[in-house]
Amino acid sequence: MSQHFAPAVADDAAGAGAAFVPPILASRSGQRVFTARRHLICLNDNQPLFVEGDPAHLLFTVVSGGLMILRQMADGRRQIVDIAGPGRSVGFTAGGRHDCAAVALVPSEVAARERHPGQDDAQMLAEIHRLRDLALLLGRKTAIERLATFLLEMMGEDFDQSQPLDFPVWRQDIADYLGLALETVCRNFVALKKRGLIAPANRESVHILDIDGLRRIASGAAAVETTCP
Amino acid sequence: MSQHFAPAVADDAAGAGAAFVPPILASRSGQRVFTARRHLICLNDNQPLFVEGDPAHLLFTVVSGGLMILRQMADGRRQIVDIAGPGRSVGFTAGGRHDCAAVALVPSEVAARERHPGQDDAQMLAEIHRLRDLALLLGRKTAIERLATFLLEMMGEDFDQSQPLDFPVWRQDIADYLGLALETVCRNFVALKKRGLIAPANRESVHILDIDGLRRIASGAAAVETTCP
DNA sequence: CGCGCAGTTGATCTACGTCAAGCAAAGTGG
DNA sequence: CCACTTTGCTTGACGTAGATCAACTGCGCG
Repeated sequence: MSQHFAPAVADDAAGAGAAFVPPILASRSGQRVFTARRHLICLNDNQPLFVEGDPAHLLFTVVSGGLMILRQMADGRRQIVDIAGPGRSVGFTAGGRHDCAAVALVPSEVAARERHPGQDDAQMLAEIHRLRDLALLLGRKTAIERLATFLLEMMGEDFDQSQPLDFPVWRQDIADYLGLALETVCRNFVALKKRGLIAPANRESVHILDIDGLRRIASGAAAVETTCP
Repeated sequence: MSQHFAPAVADDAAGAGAAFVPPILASRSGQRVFTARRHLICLNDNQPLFVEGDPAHLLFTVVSGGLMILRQMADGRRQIVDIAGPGRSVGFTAGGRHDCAAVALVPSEVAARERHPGQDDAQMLAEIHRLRDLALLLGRKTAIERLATFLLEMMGEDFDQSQPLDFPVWRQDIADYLGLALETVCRNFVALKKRGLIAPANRESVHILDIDGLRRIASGAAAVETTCP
């Protein structure tokens, strides 16, 4: 599944229409949630869809844009546990309350719907699979292996190598996803460039030069030799 | 949910009964799977129930003992993604094949059953919740916070503080669960003892002296002051 | 008894975090 | 249109939590 984070084309007329705001969202103070038509929610950059502790009645499917699902500690340490592009459902949680927050990375549209037992097995199993991958990454991979894994994940299955890969994620968010410091992410972007695996493009995108090389690093097959002085 | 890892009481008569061996298990070469009655599987210490890549048709519920679910890299780095005691179901996987191995920590009994869509929602959601907790632990917690979290997890909800907590997990397995080196686990057991939170008992058990203290450390609320010289 | 295995302890190393400048692009406003 | 700030990114210097390597200690067991 390819991730496609193109910002939602803002439909001016839609924002002014009769707004349907699910109770869960209306209840969150200090937030304006713009809804287009029934059950379609538009989120701004950095706007939360729900936060930890919110009552959880609905599931949400990303229509355009992208969300991050994140867990936080009292002292502010953050771990992003998922980055969801179009087609992905978010909002799975045990018990009646969310154990994570969901925040839009870019202006995004999500569709709300009811949960129906048995209907979302495949999505939940995929989520379990991703989280196990993440656990292996966070527990046992080196910084450069984590970054290579991240890039491959953002590419998805069907990726056209001839065009740049862009991801709607700032350095700090990449760091919080990979369990690293922001500066470590930077340095390892540079390391991948120096090894000729990627080339810089814009701020939020890179050219992928050697997918198999990235795969070798991500899997730990490529031993990382220290640079000679 | 309390974790209860008492070894299965070996029922000699049962082992000799007509064995039902699910195809998935019978197909695994070099392993003897002892089955008592229909669908009940007895595993020895360290014996795999399934390994990564096995076709996945069934779900398993732990009846007694305990299993670890683990993911491995080509070079041998291991990450345990779950430790399942009695009552827990294991075997959830996307696609037709297991993405993890399941190995008995102690002599264990598991019950095999078919998957029925919609029936296991609660278990899957609980699994997602646990994996998110694990991601936060692996990505952002210090060694001593990880160990405190682990001990609290092994206690479960209803734990009798007056009796020792025992867990069927060797130091190396704790290390592979917490994303640490074996020696680091040792040193932090000592650190918790020195701070008076736990007291040594047998090899595989400790007395819990201060649950709230452990909780404070696990949540990151207790700043870990460096020991003065 | 002596072997082997799990755990502990100590000494040292290193990958990554932290702190602190710089830098470039994108506003902002006079 | 050009100073001036803001914001995210990069780079460098340095510190440290935890990994690694290496003894050593019990303890069970043939």
